[in-house]
Amino acid sequence: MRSNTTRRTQRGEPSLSRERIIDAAIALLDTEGEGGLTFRALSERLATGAGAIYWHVANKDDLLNAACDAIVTATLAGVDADSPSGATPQARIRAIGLAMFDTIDAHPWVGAELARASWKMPMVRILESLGRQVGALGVAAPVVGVATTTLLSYILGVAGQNAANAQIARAQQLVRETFLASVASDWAALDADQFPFTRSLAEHLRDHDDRNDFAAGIDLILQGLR
Amino acid sequence: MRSNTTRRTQRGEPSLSRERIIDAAIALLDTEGEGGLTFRALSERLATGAGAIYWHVANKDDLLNAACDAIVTATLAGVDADSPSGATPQARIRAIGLAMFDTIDAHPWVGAELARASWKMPMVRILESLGRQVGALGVAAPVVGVATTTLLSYILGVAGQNAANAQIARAQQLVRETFLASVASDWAALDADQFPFTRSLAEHLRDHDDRNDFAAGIDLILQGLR
DNA sequence: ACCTGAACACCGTTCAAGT
DNA sequence: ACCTGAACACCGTTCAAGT
Repeated sequence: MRSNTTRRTQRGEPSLSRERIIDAAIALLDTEGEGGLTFRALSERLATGAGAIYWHVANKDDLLNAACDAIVTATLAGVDADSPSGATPQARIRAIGLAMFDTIDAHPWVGAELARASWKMPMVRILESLGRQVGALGVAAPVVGVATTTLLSYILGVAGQNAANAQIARAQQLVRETFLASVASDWAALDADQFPFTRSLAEHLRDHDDRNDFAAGIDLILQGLR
Repeated sequence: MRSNTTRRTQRGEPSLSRERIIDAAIALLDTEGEGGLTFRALSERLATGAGAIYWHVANKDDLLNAACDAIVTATLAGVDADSPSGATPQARIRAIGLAMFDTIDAHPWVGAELARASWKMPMVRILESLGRQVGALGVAAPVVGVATTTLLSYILGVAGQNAANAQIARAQQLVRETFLASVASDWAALDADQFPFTRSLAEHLRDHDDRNDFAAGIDLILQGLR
């Protein structure tokens, strides 16, 4: 790592920088999936040596975290920009959740990274955005914390699952629909005595809408606040 | 992999078997953490060659999944055994959640694996247990599915976070309390204009009880069903 | 200050060869 | 049928040496 004053060869092409590395990492993760991010692949893409990257980035964790944070920051900024100024806190919370859902749909590795990340930056941003809106809900003060962390954990749980599903679908070269169909048939084949509930869910799995279900979960949690 | 008819050298010590491998894997994961499970470490512990393991286990994913499933199965069996027969569905749901919480506290790698696993066996067991109780709640049929998956996602979200925290604490050789204190001071140092909510949470972080907060989240979701 | 690239210490997985 | 262990194709990370 180094100080933040990036220098460039004067008038030349931008030299290697933390930002360029993060951008390249994001491109790699988006096109190749979680397994595609490698210091070797990255250094090839950046036309540099593998070790050079370590001047700008502490290690792979740092890089993954920074890439994740760049995406999350952009997502949350988009929510603020898109929300009508008269929107209720409920509507804003829903919007934050759905924006994260869509982001993880577009970048599954973000979901995996968030699920694995602890209370560091990208997650703190989501916590802060949610917390403010929950605070504006007008519920009793001690409830605000619980409600916010519950929403956050729920979002992270869905994020992790969607990331895992996308990973499997990629490995098997399946589109989402085919993947869901295969899960549904696995579930339908379960023992009828041991897994009656799961079997009953299997029927609804094929034609369900993840995004709607996700939103319904948020609404359910918000409902509990009244 | 091989058929299920495990043979042993007659009257001799039990030879290598899927079960012995899984037990050794669990022991390794518990003592060394997520990074401790290696085919080399495993084969040393089992006094065999690295390749021998592949006769009983498809690959590392399969092994991790099986280890996770063994723990989850035992946990859920314990819940059933411990629940008084007159317990309400709410109490049972709470008990399932708390049992999972305690299990992940004892075996953080289970949390990580669940967060990363898709709709395969260990998760299906949890889904089934929850779904039955939610069904017994007497809510409208279409709500049962949403409520169950919401509870499941919430539990998985918390599981992933706790696993991540445990991982970091292990890497830094910190006990949980010291770790929480360091997060709290990180949060307190955040920009006051940008992160007012997170800063306000920091104060409560030191003396809060994860397990209680977790249970409060479950109650909140259940509350939404009325 | 920043970059190079070989080297180190690992991985998971395979497979010819044994019994 | 089951096990051995060397070999393969990777990893992340370090570091002397360059500019």
